Amino acid sequence: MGKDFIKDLNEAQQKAVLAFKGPSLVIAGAGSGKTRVLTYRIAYLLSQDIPPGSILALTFTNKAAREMKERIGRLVGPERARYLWMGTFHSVFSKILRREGHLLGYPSTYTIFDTTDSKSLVKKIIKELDLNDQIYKPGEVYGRISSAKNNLITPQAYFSSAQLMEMDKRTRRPRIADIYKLYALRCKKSNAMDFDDLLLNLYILIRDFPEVLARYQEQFRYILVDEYQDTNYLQYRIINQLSSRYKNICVVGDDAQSIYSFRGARIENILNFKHDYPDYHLFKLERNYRSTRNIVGAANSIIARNRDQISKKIWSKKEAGEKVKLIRATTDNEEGYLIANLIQDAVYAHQLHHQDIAILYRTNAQSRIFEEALRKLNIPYKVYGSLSFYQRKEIKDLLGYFRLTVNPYDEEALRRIINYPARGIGQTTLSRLEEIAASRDKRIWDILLSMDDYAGVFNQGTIRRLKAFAALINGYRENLQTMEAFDLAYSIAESSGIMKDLHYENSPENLSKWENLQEILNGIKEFVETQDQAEDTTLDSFLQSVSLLTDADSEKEEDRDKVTIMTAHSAKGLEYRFVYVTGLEEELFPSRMSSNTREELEEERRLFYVALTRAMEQVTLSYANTRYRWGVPVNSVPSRFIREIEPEYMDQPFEENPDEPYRPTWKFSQKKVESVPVTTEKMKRMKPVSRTSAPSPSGIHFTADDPAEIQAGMQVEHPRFGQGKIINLEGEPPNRKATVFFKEHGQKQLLLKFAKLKIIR
DNA sequence: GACGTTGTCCTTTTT
DNA sequence: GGACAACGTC
Ligand SMILES: Nc1ncnc2c1ncn2[C@@H]1O[C@H](COP(=O)(O)OP(=O)(O)OP(=O)(O)O)[C@@H](O)[C@H]1O
Repeated sequence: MGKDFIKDLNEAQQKAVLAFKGPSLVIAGAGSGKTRVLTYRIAYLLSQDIPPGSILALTFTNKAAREMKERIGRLVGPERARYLWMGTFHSVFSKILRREGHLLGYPSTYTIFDTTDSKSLVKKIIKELDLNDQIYKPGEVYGRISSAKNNLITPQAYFSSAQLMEMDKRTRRPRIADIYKLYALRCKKSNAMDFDDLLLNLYILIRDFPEVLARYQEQFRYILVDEYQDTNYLQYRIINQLSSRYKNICVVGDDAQSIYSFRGARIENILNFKHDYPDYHLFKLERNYRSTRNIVGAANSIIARNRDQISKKIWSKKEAGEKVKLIRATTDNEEGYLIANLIQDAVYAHQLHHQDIAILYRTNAQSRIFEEALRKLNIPYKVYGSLSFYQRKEIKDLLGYFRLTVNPYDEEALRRIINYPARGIGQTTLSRLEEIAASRDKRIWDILLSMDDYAGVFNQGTIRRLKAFAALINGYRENLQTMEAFDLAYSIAESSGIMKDLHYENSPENLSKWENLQEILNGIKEFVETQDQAEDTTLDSFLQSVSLLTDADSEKEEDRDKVTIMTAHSAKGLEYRFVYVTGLEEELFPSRMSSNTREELEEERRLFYVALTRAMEQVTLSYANTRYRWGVPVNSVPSRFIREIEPEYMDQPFEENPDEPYRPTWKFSQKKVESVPVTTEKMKRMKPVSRTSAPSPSGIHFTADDPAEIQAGMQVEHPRFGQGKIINLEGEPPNRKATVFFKEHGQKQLLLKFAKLKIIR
């Protein structure tokens, strides 16, 4: 088989690809082609006739896995790429647990609890234990449980860890261990695993069943891990076990991009590699292929300030390019407005597609401002948010029915839908059901199946309603074996009353919800069609894979060419021609929560480094002097990170106290203060601080398009009226007349030969 | 038990 | 400014 593709790589990269036997560590800075090495290494393995099924490749996101697979498919043919074991730790392990989970007492149809399910269960347990949820905050308790799991601490181990128990005592939460134990028990009773269980259970599986371990060691003779700096202890142990027989393991990473310590990621995993595999090969890549020299220089100057790091050279042969720009805004809203305008201008000036642009920030709450600003200018965008499409209420409701059908012991799903749509089963009934189940060591579903035994406990009507509900779910269950996943899902959506509930009131919100449900159904169809194994085309398999998807993973075709708005964390591994890093203020980026120790601050700095190095051609930084926090304006100070960039890479020197058109000096009272209204006109007059090569605002260098090209439906721009849409055209040239609807100025009739219209799309 | 209104807390970051 | 729990009324 041809392996000419190797010449797509530089010499250092080639070496890392060709050394495919034995342990390899690739450690290199941003944009140096680590992911590319991993991709080509897999392609090379395939070209050496290594069966795809014996290669396990773990990536950080499902999207990265999909793209890598596609790339490999182009290099060595899609047929071979298809059967690779490739995906995130969670998704690959969830598939293994489908097959092997029975050894640990889980059915293959187990439910995956998402964070919301987990927190809601924790909260419930806290209530049941009669603990104060002010002290035992569900989110925090769940965090403790999660980090325990990721450090391989089971409930028993938690109880016997003097250190943990001591710490909980000191924080006046001595009963976290009890909550943890109950939580684990209840998940198990619900036939459910949370995200961390997917890792923990896989570990337990290979620890307690040596024959299973041996089988997977035999199968996965080649193991590759991307973004290794962000693996946690549990992941490390699993990889270590799986690779211990053949030791054909290749990990790639960059300690300077480790940004997930909050979920247990350990840079030490990279450092330990040489101890675990003393005969390892080390590969360093130094040439950055992504960014211009100024961007690489700026990023290097930032990361050099960290004490904890493996020193690395990184250089670019690309042109020097533009320097880093800085935008100062008076308010957060203005920040949104200015960035949106810059984007609009940059698209024209630099021939950008919208997909070449990303806006990054530290917290998800910042997205709203940019969404509004972009929407106003009609710039298409997509948000990679923390709550994905599958977390929306109407979606979770429908999925709740699917979940209950597949696994009726899933109590989170049951609680969610037993009374949606309303069927007269309220809180009182539900509590009683839970009580009965708990007192008899049974599960709610067991009680529902034997309602006749509880004639004395519930009244007639309630019994009838509960029986009807159980019969409904049982009816669906009977079809599990016989019906196709899509048909079953469709019939559930129709007959459960969910669709009807949305049709009942014809509001726009309901219409959009209805469309979302349709999308889920289509999603099932597509899922079934794209599975490689017949055993994976079931509804339970769909549910499992869907709970591990993020927004970025499940992008639709029509969303491709849009500006991406997301956190710096989500941007890891991605690249864009133009990048806007926003909200660079003290207490925000770096976050207030992580400004206490040097270690925390260094991680924030790494995050900033990640953000900068996503850019290929241009970086723009921004901050606002005033930002609304919980509806209250708060003054803010520019981030230290701006100052930390070597001035030679900055467009203009950063002035600590520049002249500002507006700077509130008064103290904010508790009462909500009216924000100073900044009118559109006012904002238009304000110039961004960054001036070099900043494209002129539309209207000054306005060039009209040929009127003959204008057609109905087009988006156009008028020098005075702004953006609008062509509603209608009438008459013959040269007296052709257009009806245009302008967003700001309403409907106008214009003669094309006079109106200077620019076609936007 | 359903539904609407008020009040509280919230913001790191994600599989 | 928004999500969600708690409260009150029908
Ligand atoms: N030898 C090469 N020739 C041309 N382009 C290359 C080469 N190596 C890498 N690139 C390009 O450089 C960019 C960065 O590569 P890649 O994403 O693999 O780097 P990385 O080290 O994984 O980056 P990061 O750690 O920042 O995510 C990509 O656009 C890639 O196509």
